[in-house]
Amino acid sequence: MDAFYASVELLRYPQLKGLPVVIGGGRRKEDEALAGRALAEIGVDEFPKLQDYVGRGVITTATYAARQFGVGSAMGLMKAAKLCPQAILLPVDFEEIRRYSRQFKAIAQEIVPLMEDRGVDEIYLDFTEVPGGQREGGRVLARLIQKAVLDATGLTCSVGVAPNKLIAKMASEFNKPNGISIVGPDDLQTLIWPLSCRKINGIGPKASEKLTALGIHTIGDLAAADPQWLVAHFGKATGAWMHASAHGRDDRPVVTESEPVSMSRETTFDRDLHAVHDRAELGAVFTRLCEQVAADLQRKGYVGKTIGIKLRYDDFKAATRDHTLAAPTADAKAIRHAAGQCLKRAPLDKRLRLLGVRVGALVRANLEPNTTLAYIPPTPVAMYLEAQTGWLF
DNA sequence: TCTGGGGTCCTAGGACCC
DNA sequence: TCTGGGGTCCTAGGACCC
Repeated sequence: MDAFYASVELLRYPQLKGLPVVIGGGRRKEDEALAGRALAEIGVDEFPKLQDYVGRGVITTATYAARQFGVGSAMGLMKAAKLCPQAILLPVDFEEIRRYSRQFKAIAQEIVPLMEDRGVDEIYLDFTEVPGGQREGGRVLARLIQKAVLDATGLTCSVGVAPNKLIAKMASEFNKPNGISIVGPDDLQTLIWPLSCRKINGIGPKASEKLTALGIHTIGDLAAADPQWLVAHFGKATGAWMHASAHGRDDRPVVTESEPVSMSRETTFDRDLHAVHDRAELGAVFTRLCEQVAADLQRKGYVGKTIGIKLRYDDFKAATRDHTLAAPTADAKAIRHAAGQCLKRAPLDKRLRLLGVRVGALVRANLEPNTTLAYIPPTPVAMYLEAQTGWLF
């Protein structure tokens, strides 16, 4: 989907079309003022501006007009405000986003049933068997999907048609927004090889930097590199994968069903907190995170036995601790208890900017959703032993 | 006044088992 | 005094993606 979060807000506020708009940060009191008013009546000048933002939020999505100023996804809002102070800033409306996400996926899947979900705004569709040949048949199908999605939602999307997921993903970026691009096996050298290695889905900032340092800039450079040499620098699996990717090879299937591995909740504080000095505040947040993740598990019908915490310190370094229980749980108190034990094992001398709670090793709960699980609190003896040994009883 | 929140996957060492 | 070969699970950290 093209600039998905921002495009959804433009449906609500069409008067903002063509303007630099940025989505991100939490809901603020300025945003409440907009709610409940006749939406189309709100003057462009009345919207909150990026320059008035104070906090630690990042950009989720920027409109194409905003991107012209050099702002984009994942950039801190404070930094973005320097580049484009006049941009309009709107919070993420998760419910609305999920609604449109479900809608476009349902429409696409009606046309092509073999669908892989890649998050709120992305999917892979397997139309290997399309009539009319993969190239021209694919183009017809892509147009059909775009039209069906636009008619139903008012939103545009970009489609890449290619022999595999790796190339399709790259192709989908070629003609954004509202574009279609077809990349066949013969187009590798002309369309793929000139691109930066960073365009390969799976090569991020670190690998890209390392490749650059080794004199490899484009995918063509990567394709020409000796596979043994790549393995020597990146390890057996990554080296071989890089070589195959550069040659356009990818045999991953379109995965239509998958089970979650973990669920988590985390929060970044408005100001850094200290474990001792801000004990009460930290404790309250910690308990709330446990309750939220427990509610998520129960609502979705999962239990998990690996309970973990995540800390991010004022220097942005992160630490994780986890503990595996004998039996899986979705109970807030049990999670809080185990997470509390994890917290005791983590360094707490530096100030914290983030606290998170995660439950992993998930399995489906054989219970109806929304049932409350019984929790047996630790006995005084168990609590004593825990305090003495640091083990869980 | 840098740097969200929710995920997946990989690596690597150690414990433990056969 | 020296010391196997697999395998799985657990834990911590980190890269990457949307």
